[in-house]
Amino acid sequence: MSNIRAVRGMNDILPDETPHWQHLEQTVGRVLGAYGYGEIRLPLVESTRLFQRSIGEVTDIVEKEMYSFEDRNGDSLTLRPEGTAGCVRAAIQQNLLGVPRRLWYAGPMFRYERPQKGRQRQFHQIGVEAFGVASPDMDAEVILLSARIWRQLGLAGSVTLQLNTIGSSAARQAYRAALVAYLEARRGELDEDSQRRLQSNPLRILDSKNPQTQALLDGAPALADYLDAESQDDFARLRELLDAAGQGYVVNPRLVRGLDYYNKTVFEWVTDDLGAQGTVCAGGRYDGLVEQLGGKPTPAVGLAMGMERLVLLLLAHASGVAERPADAYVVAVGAAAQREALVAVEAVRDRLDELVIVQHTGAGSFKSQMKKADKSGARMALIWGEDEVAAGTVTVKPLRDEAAQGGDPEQQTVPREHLEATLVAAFADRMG
RNA sequence: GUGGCCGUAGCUCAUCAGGUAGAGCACCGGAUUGUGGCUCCGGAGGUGGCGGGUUCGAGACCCGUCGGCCACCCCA
Repeated sequence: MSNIRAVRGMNDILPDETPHWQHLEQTVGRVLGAYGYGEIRLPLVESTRLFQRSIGEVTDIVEKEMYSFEDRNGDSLTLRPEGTAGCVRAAIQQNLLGVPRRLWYAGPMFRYERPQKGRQRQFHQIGVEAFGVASPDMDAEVILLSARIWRQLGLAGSVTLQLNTIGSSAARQAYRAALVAYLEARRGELDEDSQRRLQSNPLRILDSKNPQTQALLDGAPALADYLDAESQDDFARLRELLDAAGQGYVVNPRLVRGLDYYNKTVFEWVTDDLGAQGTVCAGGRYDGLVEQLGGKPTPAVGLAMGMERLVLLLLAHASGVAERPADAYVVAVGAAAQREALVAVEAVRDRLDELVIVQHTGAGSFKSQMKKADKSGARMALIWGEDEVAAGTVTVKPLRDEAAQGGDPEQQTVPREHLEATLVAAFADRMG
């Protein structure tokens, strides 16, 4: 096929999936609103420098996954690979850091990766960022609000919370040196990927999927032994708060995050239902990032949820969100009938705008129009033919009520001006 | 970037020692000149992803390429 296709890894989201997306968006928006978070809408494109400085120069994202290009001025721009950097940039630029500030956003992100289940090149995240509070009660809030979202989505049973602290930057550096020394001495036992990471990002070796590497790490120095006192205290306090709130979690000492800006608390919500891409939401504290990007020192904590992965979970659990079928289908045969029907239905829409009324358009015999009416899933057909036009009436025929199932449709022909009242009666269960 | 599997009608899939394709569902029409769903009858729809090669002949074999899925990697 020489037809133009969607770019690899950038998918269309079709009408039979969008109800799940809307359900997700509405649920998240409602919960975040209830915690006092305000929505911020950010550009998809930022200066390339912003991501280089925040995510980290040697991360895979910056080194090989960004969609970067020069605009007509020769400035290097990048389609955002994640949301935090842009949100911090906006918070600094728009002076949003003066008070504790709770923000959220949703939208597409772009990374040049090999597509796979739960991973695409254009994907969507919902991000939550809380600025200005250094204490772990803010960490707890962010975690608890995400847990509430899973509950409201009916996903609480399929995700678990993994928790860790990676300490201060200084503590991490000391640990990093110890880890590298240990692994360097056993370099031959490391798999190829981990040997490479020994140079680029040694901490990432901790969450290697290679069993041999994991076994080797059993004898390695532990990050916990290198933590600074403040990080230890904060982590203990966070655990105390989560315990008090009845929020379960698993401490995973080998949980680290891929982006450079994290410190102290890190966490991931993971599932076993999605194959290899099991992280459905992840976040942590990033106290140094605002200052690093030129703002005044401001502690912060945030998270990002992967919307595709959440929708996959929703689909896996077949939670009953369905495409809404039509309420009524308009059958009209002949030019005069089509005109009458159009005008009458427009009048009905003026008053009953919550009804889904699908008008038959184009040609079609009476029979074929009735077939379309049936296929539409509509509860009833509104029929205009020669007789109705001549008499100034409309025939209302139930298509799938109990009565209709029995093969004895009790259709009724009513004066046109009674159509609205007839519909109100028929859809009484729907009307407020 | 690496690897495995896969690419035949709108969808799900067949067929065959290599001799230029078929079913189900969906779609359209008819049986029922204005009444859907069930049933029956009929119809339309494929340059077999694309490009090369082997062969008298390839959808079937080989190579390349593009695309899909899954995994590595990465991460949401």
